[in-house]
Parts: sequence; structure tokens; C-alpha cells
Amino acid sequence: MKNNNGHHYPKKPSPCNCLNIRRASRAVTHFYDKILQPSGVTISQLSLLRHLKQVEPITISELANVMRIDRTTLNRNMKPLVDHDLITITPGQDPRTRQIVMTQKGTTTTNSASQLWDKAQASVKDYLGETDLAVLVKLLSKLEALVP
Amino acid sequence: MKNNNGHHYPKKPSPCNCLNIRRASRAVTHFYDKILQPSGVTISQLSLLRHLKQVEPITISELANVMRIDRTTLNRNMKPLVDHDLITITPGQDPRTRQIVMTQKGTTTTNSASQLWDKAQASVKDYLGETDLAVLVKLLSKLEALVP
DNA sequence: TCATCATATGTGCATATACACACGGCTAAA
DNA sequence: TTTAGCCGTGTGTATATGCACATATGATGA
Repeated sequence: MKNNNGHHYPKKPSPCNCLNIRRASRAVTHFYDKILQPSGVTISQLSLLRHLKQVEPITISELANVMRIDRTTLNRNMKPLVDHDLITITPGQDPRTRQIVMTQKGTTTTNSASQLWDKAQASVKDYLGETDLAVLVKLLSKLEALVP
Repeated sequence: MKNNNGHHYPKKPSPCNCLNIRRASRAVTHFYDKILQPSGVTISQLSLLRHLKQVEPITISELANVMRIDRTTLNRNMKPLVDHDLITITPGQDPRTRQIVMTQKGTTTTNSASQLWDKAQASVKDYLGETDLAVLVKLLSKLEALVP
């Protein structure tokens, strides 16, 4: 059962607040991934690339801090990007550290994926409306702060 | 930097709507998992058990439908529950199907975990306030409908 | 009956998430 | 300077997610 915008009517929420946000997260991730598909990267990977673009060169722990993601998760998430030659990891000055840098291919991929990302962003804004989107962002931000 | 409730001030949102909801989802999941820890199940697993309790006996595909989760994901998510003897999977009348049922241990675990879950639910309600929580639920429900 | 189609499930592959632990190198205190 | 502790990283283990493909079986029509 679809409405005029091709979307489906809201599904009955769970009594569990956690399940509701997990379902929404899966749906939105799927929505973005579908739109990003031609670029060859997922929204998770694009997020890494876009953060890296702003702070490279940077170490693994520092990037994990910036992205607010677990360090070991980031470590493994980099693997497909290294395999696809989008980033490189080299030893840092402090031999304990590793420098992450973007490759040329990483830059062009990030740029083309970002154009698709713009469309996804615009779709969500159209779908929720500017006011509701702002409310959502605020609530999500507060929820994230539920955990140190 | 914490406020009176022991929580942290909201963190700066990303420009990416998808990243925001993914971060919030990780945080809330972590919050629930921490509280559920003494019960030995995660919020994802408790969600499965609570759904199952209401509809058992049920086949895999049907439960996946009810839970609005991918069938193959559900299939694999049942493994730890079978291993821990919380559910059992047996052939159904139609030999193509499989019947999922809860064990006695599954019932007691579900009940004790649900008591902890109540606390998590109450914490979130206190944290956001009833009004904002209702707004959130509505927005998340609509977001889930972004995808068929 | 038998060929065909639909349905239910399983699995290979890839990604994402995060805790516990180990290891090696830096740094500061004795 | 030695040593004790901190810091950055890697990895084993476990869970979670979902697409593509394979298999097996019920159901249906010629």
C-alpha cells in the first residue's frame, strides 16, 4: 500500500524504543546504500571517506574518535577500502601509529558518490519536511548522548 | 562533561542524516545491551524471544515477516538462541517449513530479561520526556516506511 | 501424470559492530 | 637508566545484516 510519493504508510511501531530505532536505521541505511550503489561504496564507507578527506593524514585511533566509532570496528571497515584501492595505510612517525591517506581513486570515488549522496539527502528532506527533519536530528543527537 | 542525569551533552550531529540515525541506533542498542547484560541476552535476541512468545509456534519466514527483519538474518540470529537452549527448531507439517518454539529456559530468560528491559524503557522515557519520545516514535515509524 | 511454477529454507559471501586480550613501543618516575 | 605504566594497534571471537544463489518440496494446470 503506497502513497503518492511511492513510499509506504508508516508501519506500526514496536513498544520497544530500541527496536524502533534499529528498524529505522536499517531502513535508512538500505535507502542510502541503494542510491549509492552505482558508486560502488556503501554509506558506511562513504562516511569514512568523507571524514578522512577532511582530516587526512590521520591515525586510526584519531579517525575513530572523529567518526565516533569503535576503533576496532574502524580498523576492519577499512579493509574493503584498502582492497579497492581507495585508501592506503602506512606507518606513522611514531612507529606505533599508522597513517591513513586517500588515494586518487578514493578522491574521485568520494566525489561521484557524494553526488548520489546529495540526492539521498534531498529525498529524506522532502520526505520528512524541513521542520520534522530538524526535530529528528535533535532527538537523534540527544539519543547518541545517552551513552558516554 | 556530564549533566545531572549522568548523561553526556548531545554530540554535534553529522550533516548526513543516515549517519545520525546509525550513530543513535548504535548508542541506544549499546544502552539496552548493557542493561540486559545480567540476563545473558542482547536486545536483538530479546526482541526475537518476545515476538516468538506472542506467535509461537511459527515458521521462520512468518516470524521474519512479523519482526520485519530479513529472513536470512533471522535464520542466523536464531543460532545463539538454539545453542543456549532458549528456542528449538523442528520440522513443520509442511516439510519445507520449520517450527520455532520457545523452551522452558527461553521462557524464564525472556521474563527476567523483560524486567531489565522495563528499566531501559523507563530510562529512555525519563531521558527524552514523554512528549519527545512520542514525536521520536512517530518519526522513526515514518522513516522505516521509506523502504518497502 | 508430469512439467512448471511458487514457496520455504539453507548457505556462500561480504560487510558492520564491538569486547577482550595480546604485543610492542613511548614516556615518565624512581 | 631502568622500570612501570600508558598508548596505538592487531586479532580472536561473537553477533548482526542482507544479497545472490541453490535446493527441496508443495501446488497447479495441461
